[in-house]
Amino acid sequence: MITLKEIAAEAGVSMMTVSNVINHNWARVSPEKAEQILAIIDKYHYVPNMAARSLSSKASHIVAVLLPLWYETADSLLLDPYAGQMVGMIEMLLREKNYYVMLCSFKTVEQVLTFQSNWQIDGSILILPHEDAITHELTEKSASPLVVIDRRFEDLPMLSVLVDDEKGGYIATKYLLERGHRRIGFAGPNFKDSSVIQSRYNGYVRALGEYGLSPDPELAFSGYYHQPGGEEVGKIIVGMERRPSAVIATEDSIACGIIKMCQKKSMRIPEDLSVIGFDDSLPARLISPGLTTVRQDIQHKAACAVNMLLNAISDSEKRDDSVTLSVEIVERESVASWAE
Amino acid sequence: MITLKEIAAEAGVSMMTVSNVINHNWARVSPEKAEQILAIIDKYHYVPNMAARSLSSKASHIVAVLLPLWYETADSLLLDPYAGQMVGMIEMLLREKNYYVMLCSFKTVEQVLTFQSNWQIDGSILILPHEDAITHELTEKSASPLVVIDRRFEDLPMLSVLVDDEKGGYIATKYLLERGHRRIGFAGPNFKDSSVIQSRYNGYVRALGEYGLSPDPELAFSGYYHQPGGEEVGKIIVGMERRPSAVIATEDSIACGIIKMCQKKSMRIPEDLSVIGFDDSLPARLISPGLTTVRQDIQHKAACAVNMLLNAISDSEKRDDSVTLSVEIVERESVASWAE
DNA sequence: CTGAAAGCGCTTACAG
DNA sequence: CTGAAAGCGCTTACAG
Repeated sequence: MITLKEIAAEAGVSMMTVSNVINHNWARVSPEKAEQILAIIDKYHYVPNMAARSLSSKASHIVAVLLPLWYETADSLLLDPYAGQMVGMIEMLLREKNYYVMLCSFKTVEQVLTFQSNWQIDGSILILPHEDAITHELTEKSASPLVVIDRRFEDLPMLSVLVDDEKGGYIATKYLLERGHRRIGFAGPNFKDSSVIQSRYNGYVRALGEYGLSPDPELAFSGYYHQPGGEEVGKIIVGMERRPSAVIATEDSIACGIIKMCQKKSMRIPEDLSVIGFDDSLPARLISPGLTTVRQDIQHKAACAVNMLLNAISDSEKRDDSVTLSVEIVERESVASWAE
Repeated sequence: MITLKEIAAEAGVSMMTVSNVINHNWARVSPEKAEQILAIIDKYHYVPNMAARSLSSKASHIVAVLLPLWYETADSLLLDPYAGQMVGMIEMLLREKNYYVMLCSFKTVEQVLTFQSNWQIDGSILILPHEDAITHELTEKSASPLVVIDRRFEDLPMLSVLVDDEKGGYIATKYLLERGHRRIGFAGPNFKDSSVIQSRYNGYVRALGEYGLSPDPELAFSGYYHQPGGEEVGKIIVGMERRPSAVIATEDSIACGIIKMCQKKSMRIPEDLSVIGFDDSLPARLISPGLTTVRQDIQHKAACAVNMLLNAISDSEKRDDSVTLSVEIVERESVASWAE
């Protein structure tokens, strides 16, 4: 482990000069010395000590990826493939910019703040924010810039990257309407709990409205989670007198549950029931028929979050910004045309 | 940001005494002073600066999770849900032990070594090692302890956590044999490329042997990857004169591809073809019929890796150790009994 | 049990 | 363009 000091000694210059070379302050070093010092650095494979740099400068070059623990199970949310993808992309993008990423799973705001000051974190990205109260408090108290994914509060300045959920609900519904469907179900977690779900539902209502339809309460399946929830919805649909000809599920796993249960009860997908999901997760292409679903561009999302954070780190003016990304339909085989 | 020095001043003691309190060296502090100092720490919400600690002690308390980038795409391997789960579990376990985790995706050994010395990493865990040459070089050159998951070389000391793949292949095959199957296919990536696949195949051969059967080359589908590969295998099976009555796939996604294609070609699963996968990944339960598969306990695996690493960090004697975890069959609906 | 000194490896701020 | 000084916030090693 050779140090900057030793390099300075070997080159016969001051530590400052070596430091300037390492930090590419070429204006402060003569080309000859720079070259000579570079050679020595190369020769000994010198690698700067980030802890020392962090201590003396005020920048740690560490970004925290904040991972709320799941309520009940306290499992890591990296169990969710979406989160894994986001973290993976974020790490790669940050690495290109010479930032390092630390993971920080947490239950309380306190834990995050402690973590942040432990390492003098330069900035944080919060993924899959679950509880609004915590997210709110975090954006208020975070010492360094914080980018929140998928959540925004209008009552305080914050950095956020959003997805156009209303549009997602709208285009999914429109897609079905254009194919002749008129009785369209909408299944998801409790609408009131989540603004994401609420927005998607609003898009659904808007599309129906354009066709002179109003939402049928019987077709709003609220309060169903993941695959088991989807299976329950499937059971209900199978048992209905006037079945919907199509359902939109706010999650691929819910859609998968619906499909699985309906197939079990001998309904044909998509002939008897068309299904659209959300997210284009891995299972969407693995099940048969392949699931038609509303996709968000996760890579783009990660890039936006990283850019926004980096801007905020270098320019403290930028503490209130928001980007909303679009969504698109991925067509596979789970939707058929419907002629009443 | 209050510092240790300021706390010492306020308490009227030396920095050393405060340091001893913070580090729980109770033997070196009188109870009264300790209590008083604790109160001050609490009052100001003092949080130690890890960079400073890392610099002066030799321990950074940082563990690196090493993520090889995928060959072709250079995508983050966190796209793989398995990797996400591992990383999530590792982070939680390490956090309990007061370690911090940094992510480090890489293509070259050089990148990892630089990263390690940048932060004076205490130890590393390598997930999903792809290229043997890189893994080998890494275990040789890593400055601090390195735990390798799913790989072991007999020619050098190393820390590794393995899964009993031979047993996995064996029990899957046995499971089918016991249900009357005699023509059993085996589908996976190129057997020669990966010792994991080779071991599973060996288990398959051993189980067949116990029933007086020898492997039929026509039923060894080697060189197929992920879902598209599975679909190809499905196509082949559908077109065969003497179809197998069951197939074992070395990955759930391959199994899903086989099922999807066979269903498309009007074969019934499991009546016409039984399928067993490996991994018990999310899709296994989302498809219909639910996929019977060989599961490894990822939580346990992560815990073993973390324990092994922590032991090696605190005791430099422990630089050669290996644990092999067992596997089990998760029964769902993709296997039927077979009567020739 | 307690403390004064020195140092970890770097950068900032200031002089020249 | 170059450098000497001071300091970032902690711990180690040594004395008492």
